[in-house]
Formats: sequence, C-alpha cells, structure tokens
Amino acid sequence: MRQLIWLRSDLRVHDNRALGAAMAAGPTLALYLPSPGQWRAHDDAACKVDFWLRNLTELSHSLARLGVPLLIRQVERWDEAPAAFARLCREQDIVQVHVNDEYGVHESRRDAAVEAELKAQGIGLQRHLDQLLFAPGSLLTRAGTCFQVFGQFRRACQQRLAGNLPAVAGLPAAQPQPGIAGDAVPAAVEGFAAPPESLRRLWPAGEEAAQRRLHEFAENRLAAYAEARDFPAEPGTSRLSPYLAAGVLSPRQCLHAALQAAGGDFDRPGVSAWLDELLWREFYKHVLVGYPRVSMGRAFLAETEALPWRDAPEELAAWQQGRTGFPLVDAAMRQLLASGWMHNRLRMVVAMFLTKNLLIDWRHGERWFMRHLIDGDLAANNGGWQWSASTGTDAVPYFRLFNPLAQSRKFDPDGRFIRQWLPELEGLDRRDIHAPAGLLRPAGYPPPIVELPFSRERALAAFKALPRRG
DNA sequence: GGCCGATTGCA
DNA sequence: GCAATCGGC
Repeated sequence: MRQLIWLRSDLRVHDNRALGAAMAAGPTLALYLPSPGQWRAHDDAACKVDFWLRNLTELSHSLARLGVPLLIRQVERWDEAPAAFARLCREQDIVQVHVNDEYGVHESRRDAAVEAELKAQGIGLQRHLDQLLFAPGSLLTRAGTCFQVFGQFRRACQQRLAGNLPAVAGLPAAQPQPGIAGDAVPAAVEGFAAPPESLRRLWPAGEEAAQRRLHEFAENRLAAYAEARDFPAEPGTSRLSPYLAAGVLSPRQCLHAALQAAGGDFDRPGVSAWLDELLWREFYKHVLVGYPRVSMGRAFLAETEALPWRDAPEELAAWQQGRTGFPLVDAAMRQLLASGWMHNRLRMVVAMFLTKNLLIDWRHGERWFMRHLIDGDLAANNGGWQWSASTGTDAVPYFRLFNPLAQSRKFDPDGRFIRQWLPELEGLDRRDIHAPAGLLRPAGYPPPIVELPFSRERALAAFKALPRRG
C-alpha cells in the first residue's frame, strides 16, 4: 500500500507539492522515467539533459535522507509510460500516484494515458499545481477567454496575489526506510553528449546551489535589477532560468525570496521588474494551454503563416555559428553554444535579426535555441520567438524592429560583452567594435552578411503585404 | 521592449 | 541650430 511520486520537471524536495502530498498520504517511492527518444523529438539540448541528470543525482541523495528511494525506469518514448507504470505499480504495491502538472500537448496526452492505465487497475492519479502560481484556465478575461495581452494578464495576476501569496511548503518529514534500494542515476543517456566541464561549472546542480543563487540574487542584485538587466556584460540578471525550468526551484520560492529581500514591498526598485519576468513565464504557459497550436509549429497569428520566409541555409548557418559579421549577434550566439544560455536582451536581438533582417522562419530559430539552451522551455521559448517574429500573442509590432548596431551601442557601450566572446575583436576600442569595417576588421572576422537598411525595408514590406487580419 | 522624420521649444 | 518630444509605420 504505497504512494508513488512521479518526478518530471520538479527536481526538488522542498516546496514540492506532489512529494508533500504523497508523503502525507503514506509510505512513498519516487520514480523518474528517462525517455531519450521523446527528448530527441522535443529537441531537448544535451546540456539540459546532463543538467537534469546531475540534479537527479543530488535529488536522489535528498530523497534518501527522507527515506524515499528513487527508482529509475527508462522508456524510449512516453507512449511506453503506461505499460511501465502497470508493471511498476504491480511490483511495488502502489495505490496512488502523484504528479505535478506539466502543460505541453504531449505531456497532457501522456498523463491522460497513464491515468487511464492506472484507473483500469484501481489506482488513482493525483495531479498538483506546482510549477505555476495560477492554474491555466483559472485566469481569464472578462469574456472568458485566455489572455492574449501580457499587461492585462499581469494585472489579473497582481490582483490575485495581493494579500494572498501562495505559501512555500517546507521539507516533508522523513519516513521510515521502506527497505527498497533506489536505483543509481545514470551519468549520461545515450545520444546526449556530455557538455564540457566549463559549462557544467556555470550551472551547479542541486537545490542547495539553486537556493544559494536565488538568495545571492535577491539580496545583492535585485535592487539594481531594473537597470542592470539590460547590460549583458553585467551580472544583472538572476540566471535562475535553468533551475526554474527543471523545477529545482519553484516560482513560490522565487516570489518569497524576492519579497523577503524587499521587506515585503512589491514596489521596491527591481522587485516588480523581476516579478514581471516570473509572470511572463506564467503567461506563456497559460498561452500554450489556451492556444495549443502555438506549440504545434503554428503561428499564433494565422495571417503571418503567409510570410515569404527565405530559404537561406548559409545565412542560417552563419547565424547559428556566430559568423554574421554583427559583433553583438555573433557574441550572443557564441555565448549560447559555449554556456547553454543567452542573456535575455540578446535573445531578442538575435531573434529579431534572424526573423526580420534575414527574414528566416522563426521556427528555425526556435529549434536551434531548444537544441542548445540549458533552460529550454517550450512555452517560454516559443512565446519569445513568436514575440520577436511578430507572429504571436502580444507580439512586438512588426515595424518595431531592433537595429542590431543601435542595440550594441546602447547595451554593450564599451564592447565588454563582445570582447568576452569574440577574442578576434579584442584589439578594437569602444567606437569601432560594434561594426568593424575596412582595415579595422580582423582577417578572421566576416563582413556583415546583410545590409541593415535594405533588410529592414525588406522585412517591413513583407509584413505590409500580408492580408489584414480578420 | 523602436525607429525615423517632422515638429516644437528654446537659445 | 540643436535637443527633446511626438506620431505614424
């Protein structure tokens, strides 16, 4: 008569609602299902899979201290999950399974299939709201539809949160050892190459490391966040996204840490700007549930499907590898390859460059990001790309396209970020580094692959030619 | 969450 | 003549 917690993107023991509920209900086992075929189909990055496994190793120790053995059962794809559950639940005398909800189309289908299989055996599946502050569908416009504009969504969230913050749950009390040995967490999964140690060191695994980072940020950087976050050479952002995406941190922990550091004052400088970012994360997951077509390769704005995206494999490759001849774009793309992460402003800059200046389909960029980001999250990544491409909910108006040189001069004025990632430009001063031309351009650095005024007009014309929505 | 060109206000 | 501001795209 045991409980089972099925761990997915909730790799922590603190403030884990499904774990807490399972352990409150009775003796508990934990399960993780590596599913490499599914991960490949989702373009999950090798560094992200490695991050999951490293966190899972830490988690298995924390679970062991709670008396909870972690079982590992590999399946190739999620359609094998129901059968794996049927076997395991028989073997281990499971009466109830607990999960924290996940929101993709495949995830929902998987959970429904597992639920049906369990039900046939008389076993319940308990779902918990955990990775979001608000359940999708619980925040709607007056018309009863999912929000399509962030500002309105944010207002609704803030009204709900005022004086009614979701609580952070502590650590569940340890249970007696059930006398079952946990499985060893694999060090790697076939098909996902181990990232270099230099990348791993940037993203230490485990709840302790995540909590240290959260509190260091909340106490030392949050106050300056609103100003510092736009400058990629500064340590201005929290760099917590990989931990949130893997569920090593909960949004409730983030919310409380920020408010605690601000003495409970939502209006303290930096606090509301950072909480907005938590709400963007929330917004795009709600959009994914409300408009599932966005996760199925479709633009949110149907009329933008008619855009004449260019088939330009060499320009796409230059963008991917950081060889566009635009230093800020190239530095950002190399940061992604080397560290599995990119500063948020630069995600907008490179996305706008690909979709507008090169007029290459946002889906190519979305896929490249997923294949390389350690924080890759379907909802946030898709939302960000469709925002940049002006095809999405609350997307940037198409005529508001960034000028990569202006962005470079504004947000990396001294060229420090560029120099960090493009050593070939080390010798250039702050005037010349943003657009090295003529004799100033080192032999190893490419000339710009596209002309800005021309490509800007080309993009504007393509959008103007679209039939009006309606 | 831009950009650009026109206009305005001030010297 | 210049910088700040504004409105259309």
